[in-house]
Amino acid sequence: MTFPSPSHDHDHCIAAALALAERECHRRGARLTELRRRVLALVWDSHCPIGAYALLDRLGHDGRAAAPPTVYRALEFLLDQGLIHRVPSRNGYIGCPRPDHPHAGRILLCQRCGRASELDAPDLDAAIAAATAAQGFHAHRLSLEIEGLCPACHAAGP
Amino acid sequence: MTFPSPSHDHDHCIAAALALAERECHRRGARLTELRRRVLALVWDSHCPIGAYALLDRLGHDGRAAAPPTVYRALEFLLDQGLIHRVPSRNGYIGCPRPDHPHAGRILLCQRCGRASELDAPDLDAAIAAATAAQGFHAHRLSLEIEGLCPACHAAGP
DNA sequence: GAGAGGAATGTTATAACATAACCCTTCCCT
DNA sequence: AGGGAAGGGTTATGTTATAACATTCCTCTC
Repeated sequence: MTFPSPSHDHDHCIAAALALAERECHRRGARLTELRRRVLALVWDSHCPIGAYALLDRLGHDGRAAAPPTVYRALEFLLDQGLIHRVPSRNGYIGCPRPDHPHAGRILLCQRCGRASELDAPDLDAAIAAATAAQGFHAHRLSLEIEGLCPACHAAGP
Repeated sequence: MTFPSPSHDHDHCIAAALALAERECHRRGARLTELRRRVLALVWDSHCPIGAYALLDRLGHDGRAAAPPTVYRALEFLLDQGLIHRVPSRNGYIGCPRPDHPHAGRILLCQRCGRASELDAPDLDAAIAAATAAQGFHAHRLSLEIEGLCPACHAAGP
C-alpha cells in the first residue's frame, strides 16, 4: 500500500472501491442501498477525510436537503461493514481500500495536503499486543492515527 | 506503569499529580493559576476520562456557573503543558502521570469500568517509525487508543 | 397479489462538544 | 505611574451527533 499521490488515477480508486463494496455486501447479505452507495461515493470523492455535515450538503444537491440522521445512519452502516474508517482527530470519514480484510483503523494523515491513507504494518499488531499484555490489559479494539508529511508534500520542501 | 486498580490509594494519585504539576509549571515559567489547578484537580478526580461540560458543572458548584470557554481555555493550557491527555473516542480528558517526560498520547481504555491509563511501550515508537518510513511518510504526531478489559475487569470474568 | 413483519429512511427536535469575538481586570515590567 | 500582555468573564454561535417517532418500501408467506 502506498500513500495516494497527487497525480494518481482517482477515478480508478472510486470505481474499484464501489465495485468491491458491492461484492462484499452481496457476499455478506448486507444491503448496499442507493443512499448508502451515494454516501460511499461521496466519501471516496477524495482521499481527504470528509465530515458528516459536508456529506449532508452534497447529498442535498440532488433534490431536497437531507437531515443529519440520514447521513449518520448510512455512515454507521458503512463503518460496520468496514467500507469506511472514521478519522477521530478530524471528525471525518475516509474510504477503506481493503474492506475484504478486516483490520483496525490505522490512519496516516498528511498535515499539509490533508490526504489520508492507511498504515500497512502487520508487525505493529504484535508489538502492540506485547506491550499491552505486559500491563495485563486485554485489547479488543485499537485506533492509531499518525500525523505528518506524505511523500509528495515532504518532497515539496518546507 | 500499571493500570489503576479499583483499590489503589487515589488520594495519593491526586496529591502527586498536583505537586508534580506545580513543580513542572514553575520550572517552565508557566502559570498554574487557581482556575487551572482546580480544573486539573477535577480531571484527576478519577481515572475515567471526563468531558469538558462535566468539568463545567463541577466548577459551577463553587458559586456561579462557568461558561464553556473558561474550561476549554484551562484544558488547552493543561494539554499544552502535557498535564492531561485528550481521549478522542470519549471526547474526554484524563490526567497524565508523567508530565515531566514528554510523550505522545497512548491510551488504554477499559470498556467495562471506563478507567483509562497510559500504555508504556518504548519499543513501539521504533516499530511505528519503521512501518511509517517504509511508506515514505514522515511522522510528527501520533495518537494511539486501545480499548479492552483492564486486569481487574478481566479477572472479574465475563 | 394481499397482508404481515421488519428494514430503511424521513422528520423534528435536541443533546453534546467546541470556538469566535469582545471586554475587563490583573499582573508584571520598566 | 503607565504600557502591555496574559488571564478570565460573557454572549453568542458553530459543529458534531443522537433520540424519538412517523412513514415508506422490501420481502416473504400464504
